[in-house]
Amino acid sequence: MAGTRWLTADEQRAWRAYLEATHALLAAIDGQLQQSMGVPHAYYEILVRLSEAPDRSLRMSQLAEACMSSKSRLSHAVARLEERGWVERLNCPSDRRGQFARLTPAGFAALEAGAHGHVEQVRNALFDPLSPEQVDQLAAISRTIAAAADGAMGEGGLDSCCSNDAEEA
Amino acid sequence: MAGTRWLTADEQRAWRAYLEATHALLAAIDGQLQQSMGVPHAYYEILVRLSEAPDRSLRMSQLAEACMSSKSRLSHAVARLEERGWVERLNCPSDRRGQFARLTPAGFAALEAGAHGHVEQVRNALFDPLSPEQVDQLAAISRTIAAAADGAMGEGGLDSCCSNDAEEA
DNA sequence: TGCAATTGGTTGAGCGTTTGACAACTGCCG
DNA sequence: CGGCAGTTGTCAAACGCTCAACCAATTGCA
Repeated sequence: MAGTRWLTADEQRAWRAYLEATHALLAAIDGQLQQSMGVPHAYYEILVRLSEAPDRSLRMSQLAEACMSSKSRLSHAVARLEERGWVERLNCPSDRRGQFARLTPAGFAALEAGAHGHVEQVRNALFDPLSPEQVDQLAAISRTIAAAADGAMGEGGLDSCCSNDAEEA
Repeated sequence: MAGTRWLTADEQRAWRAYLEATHALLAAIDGQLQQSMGVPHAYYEILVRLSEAPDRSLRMSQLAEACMSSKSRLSHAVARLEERGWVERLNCPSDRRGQFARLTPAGFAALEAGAHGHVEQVRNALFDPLSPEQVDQLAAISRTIAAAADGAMGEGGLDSCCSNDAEEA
């Protein structure tokens, strides 16, 4: 109890600034995509990942991991995108339980059309305000945070009540 | 539209690293709070803001702004915290349509109990992995992004403050 | 005074996400 | 072959959020 190291005033400010900036940034990104393509950012991510994959298709599990999404969430999202005709599901020939999600030509066209505005928004909200050094710094900081989060999954600090390790694939 | 400046490879990597880090960080924070206090991070924020206010109470509007939340969202959230006995509503004497949200003693106690674990989590996931210089950098970067987002709200639309169209024509 | 416009806040319906349970299938071991 | 475990993906209910209407008090204006 007494061992809790509270945040310094600087850390407090940094943490809140980070929360506020992230909130504003993601809201701006999401709003722009919602308005121009009618989908949230998470859906856009799905299209991007598929567009970069060989044959523009991926197994559902790989896609879920690439999009930092749960399988359930991805399944719903793909269903939505399927309704729009932007994605289609294909059975996996080698493993009959598996499914591929594949970007349709219409989906690729929609992505191409929406990418311009999206990139513009990312520039306006993130890269243009920052100096090149800050971009480098942000990249390094982000990698560090992500690495720490990945590493911290199994180790737990005080009370790791859920001892589910072996999350590696 | 032909003038779209695409992201460089470095910018791509920085953007994706940022998205991944933010996702992991917020998920970790949210999960820890959900498990230890049974509320999402947005609700915790409400308790924190109230705890810092004079008389541990704030007008609903001010609280909404402090929490970067819509009035509707805040109203629902306060209703739930009220059910738990952590927050109570008070009529504003000077303006009879107004309401105060005030942290109850039970709410303050819950916050005190949960804060230790939360701070620990923020340290583990954010501050401990970063160097002091990086913390400063992150703060500066965050302030810049937030300022850019704020500034972008008013420009573009003259009378429409929320329809942020004005993308490539 | 009287009436419209604005502000402060609530409510309810609809939507998306999460969670836990479940079905389908593969692989392994006896 | 038969059963047990692990993997892949779907489904349904619960929860939080957004949107649009709504009520009530206040302000502005004639």
